Amino acid sequence: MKKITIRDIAKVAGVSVATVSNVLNGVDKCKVETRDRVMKVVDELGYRPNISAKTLATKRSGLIGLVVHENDEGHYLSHMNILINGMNSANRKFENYDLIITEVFRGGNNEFLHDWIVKRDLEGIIFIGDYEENLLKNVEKLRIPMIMVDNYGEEIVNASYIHSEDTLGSYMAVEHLIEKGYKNIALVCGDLESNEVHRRRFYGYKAAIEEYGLKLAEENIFQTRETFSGGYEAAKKILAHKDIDAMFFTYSEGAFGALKCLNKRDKKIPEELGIISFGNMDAWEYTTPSLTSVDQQIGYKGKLAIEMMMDKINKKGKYSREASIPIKIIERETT
Amino acid sequence: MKKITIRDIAKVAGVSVATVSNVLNGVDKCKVETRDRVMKVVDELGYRPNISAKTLATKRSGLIGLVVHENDEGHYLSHMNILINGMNSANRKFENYDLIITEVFRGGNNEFLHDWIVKRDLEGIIFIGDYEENLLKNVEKLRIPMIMVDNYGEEIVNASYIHSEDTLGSYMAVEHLIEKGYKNIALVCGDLESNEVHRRRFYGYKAAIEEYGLKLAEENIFQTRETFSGGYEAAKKILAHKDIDAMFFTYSEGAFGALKCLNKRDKKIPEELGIISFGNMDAWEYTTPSLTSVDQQIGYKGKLAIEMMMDKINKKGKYSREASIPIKIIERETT
DNA sequence: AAAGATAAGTTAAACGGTTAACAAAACTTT
DNA sequence: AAAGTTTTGTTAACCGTTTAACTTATCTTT
Repeated sequence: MKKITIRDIAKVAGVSVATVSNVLNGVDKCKVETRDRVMKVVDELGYRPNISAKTLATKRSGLIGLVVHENDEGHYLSHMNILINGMNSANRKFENYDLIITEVFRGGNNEFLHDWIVKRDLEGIIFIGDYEENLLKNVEKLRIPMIMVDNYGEEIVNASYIHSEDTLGSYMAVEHLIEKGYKNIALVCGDLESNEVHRRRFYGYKAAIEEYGLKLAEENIFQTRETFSGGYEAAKKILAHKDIDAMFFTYSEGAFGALKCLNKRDKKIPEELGIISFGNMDAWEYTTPSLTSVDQQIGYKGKLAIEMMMDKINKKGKYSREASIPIKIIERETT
Repeated sequence: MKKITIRDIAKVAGVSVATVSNVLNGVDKCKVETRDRVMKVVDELGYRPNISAKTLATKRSGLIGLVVHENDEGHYLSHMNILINGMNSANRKFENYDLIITEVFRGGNNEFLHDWIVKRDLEGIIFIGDYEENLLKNVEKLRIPMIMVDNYGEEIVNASYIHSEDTLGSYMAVEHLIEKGYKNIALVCGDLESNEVHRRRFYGYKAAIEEYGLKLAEENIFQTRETFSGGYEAAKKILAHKDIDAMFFTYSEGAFGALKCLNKRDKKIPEELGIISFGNMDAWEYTTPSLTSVDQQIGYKGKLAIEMMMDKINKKGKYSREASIPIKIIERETT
């Protein structure tokens, strides 16, 4: 079962390898007649081009790198998955490209990423989340298209940025709670120091609270790990604040965890306590009670990332450097 | 910023490219002195080998293919993710390998998979779930290591198989319900016709029911789509059967959906109805009430898949053709 | 000290494509 | 009909590595 190469095709079709290559790549340099003859042989012999050889000759690997954080405790998993799913679905249009994933450890060695890109000749790279500055700078040197998803900070590195309308989304979420009549709204969020996404969601919260003349209190803000248990623990603390009547979670796993805590203590939702979370998922339709949330169209985000990448790789310049994905409120039973 | 090649190293170190190659690959054919000199130059110039060239010369791409089903409606997503996560974590040990994923459409064209493997020179391929026979046969022709995860059917194709102890796990799940005093247990499962995994789980259910002298009734078996709503709808039907007092789900999304239905109707769980599901997840700790389930160690399954693959690629023969991953019951509030 | 064996390299052809530079044939133009 | 263009190819070098076959130097053995 020897492999069919371009040379075999050339021989059988009675042309040079250059001509076969041209035909295969749609370079219009021969008559239809010759082209058809070559294509016929290609079909008959079942020729499949070898990507390594192609990559070696052209530096185009047909590979796009996807960088994600090492997954700590399963958090973020489903979000990521949908994102990747969206990418895959967009990617189907670009038949010759494949996605290849690597994980980066917070605070770990960041040299390997640079090497990975070089050794695999990656044509572009997509980062999900936030990464250390020198890691990004290191990658930037390679001058391949970079796309940052769920990340801000265009000053640092020359890349395209995709994110949700985080500030507006949060504003709307809190506004939604206010419209429902809640007066004293807690914020449960990830680490504000290190994470711009959560910070923006905090800004949205703050803006709405102030705009509607409610009380913005330090003790109403709960920074937690972004896990189910983070939300659970936050809810426990919040129940101690007798005057809080609603919670806004900047990450939806937290809301899920909190629900458990509140159900356990037989709190009436949404009567005694309202809940809304940033980040919608199919599953939130089936919680008890079902969870009102801010839908950020994750799948679309993934699709867009791939489309922007292809745009950059093919130097079309159709997309701008930044995209904010609009959000919408999905009202369910918790408000 | 020209790329450093093996020739640059050779020139600077004053040896032939063959020697550089030998040193780099640990082929012991020169004295330590020369080796050290070469390695020093490698370090100084920051040489990184080019994988395409290597692959072209050796046919070893350092790429392992992962085949998953096109994701219908988000089902199975988190499961898959954990699996892949397990693979990645195992993969870290094998620094030079990368995972590359493709999706297959049920009933779609299956030629592309064969072509994909050929064009990328994949060294091995892992399938998750069940696939059409001729698709597998088509891949088998390529004579690369194949590993099937969550799949039975060793007659069809020469591969290694990894799965949970599906029959035993189901038996134990139902036994658990029986021990808790439930007498009339419904089975909610995926399509039994097409899916051996669900069939085995059915066998386990059947065996336990018969062994304990309970009633095995056609009308207690509900075949559904494997989605949240599949479970929700099944629960609705089950509530119509006044005499059913427990449900065993062969897929855990269903149990989650069912929970919603039961909570809505204010059924007392576990008093009026017991629930157990095959497939444990972190999230099931936080449902209301929390979900008793059969843990199948998905992450470990993924790790094992990679380890078996490496074993096959390196022809060590350390693993046998089949592995059953033991399960255990995680008892929570629904029973 | 000669012959044989081993160690330490080198040479050059492969792997399977792409592409710049060149050439011949077939048209246009004047 | 000669000169210039365009069309339709071909030749051969190159991409960066591996590796079989060969060579030369060094070490053993007798």
